[in-house]
Amino acid sequence: MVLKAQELFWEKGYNATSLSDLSTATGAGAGSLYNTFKGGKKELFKKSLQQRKEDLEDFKIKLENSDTPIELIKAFFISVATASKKSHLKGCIVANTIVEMTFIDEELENEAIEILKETEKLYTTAILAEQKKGNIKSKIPAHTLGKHLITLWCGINTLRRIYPDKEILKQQIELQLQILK
Amino acid sequence: MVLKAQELFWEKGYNATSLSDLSTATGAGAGSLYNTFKGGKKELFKKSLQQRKEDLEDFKIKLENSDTPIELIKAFFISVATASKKSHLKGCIVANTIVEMTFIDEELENEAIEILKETEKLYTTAILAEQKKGNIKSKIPAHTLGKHLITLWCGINTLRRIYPDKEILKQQIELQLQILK
DNA sequence: TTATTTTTGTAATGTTTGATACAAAAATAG
DNA sequence: CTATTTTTGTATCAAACATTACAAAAATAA
Repeated sequence: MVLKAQELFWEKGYNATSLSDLSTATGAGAGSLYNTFKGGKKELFKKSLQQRKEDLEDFKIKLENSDTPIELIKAFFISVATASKKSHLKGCIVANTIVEMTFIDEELENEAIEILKETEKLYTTAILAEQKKGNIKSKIPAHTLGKHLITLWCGINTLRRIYPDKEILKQQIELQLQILK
Repeated sequence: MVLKAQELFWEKGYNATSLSDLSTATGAGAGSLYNTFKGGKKELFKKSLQQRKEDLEDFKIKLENSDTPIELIKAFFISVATASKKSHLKGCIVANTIVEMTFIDEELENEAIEILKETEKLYTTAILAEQKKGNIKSKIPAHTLGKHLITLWCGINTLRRIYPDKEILKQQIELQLQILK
């Protein structure tokens, strides 16, 4: 149920997704939706965001068990480029939420910001470790490089909609990943 | 009137800005708003976007009359970092619109995309000229560097909300502008 | 089985939405 | 100054909105 809702929220954002949209998409009536998610629409959206948090946890474990975490991160970014056109247009639900919810709903905005900050921490930790091992020669502080990846992520999130094109996106991503060496 | 409306749209986006919000902000009653802007709320939003187009035209002229256009572009990006906190949270109305309007209103989305593509063209033209003059040594194609600046712009647009902090933003922007040399 | 609780779908809640109708007022024209 | 047009604000519209009330149905417990 959350999954179907997430898909809709992801596409259309919070405000433009109506409860009847959600009802149609999930197949559940309004009554069920409100019985299952006590907080209504907002709670359902939170759950949709939360799920991204779980994906992040998975990625964290993969990173920690990898001998080449930087390659993992790079591969992840490049995999974005080769996604479907619809994926490009949907972008990242977390980044989208930050843009939509500023001045609208502080709680949802902060929820989304927190997820990207956790992602940044993941990147920074991995980069710092690889710098110490000498696998990354760059003297740029790990926290700056971590933020750079977040900036790239957010930038690509919008660029994907302007140019939902594998080649263009791949080119831009690779250009910006060169700094990680 | 458009200016006050633009300010609201810029902050809250299209969907979250109601007509009564606009009426209050502009001081004009609903009747006046609909008499002045035949297309209603959507037309008013278009006018708000259009104004960014005019700013772009101004910047184009400045670029064409400058001996150091690249410095102008760099200064523009860095000036973003030192803006007010509210400016950071508002971000760029054009980039915001692209994120909000995908799957919602194709016309408004395309209007916004077109503006960023024109901006890109401006950058690319300036970069190409400076490459020919030898002022930029990089062999990376001008159109790739132009898109890189758009990616940076969109990335910073979201990063500003996560970190509305001059130092952090300046650091990120300068890091990414290094490629223009 | 029967009794009790939980879940479901429908209908209705009151509110807010974008948009209009229209008369008063202001501006313009003659 | 009068006649005509344009602009304004108010009151109102139907539609859409998020939410809830509630009875039927399903699931669970005894």
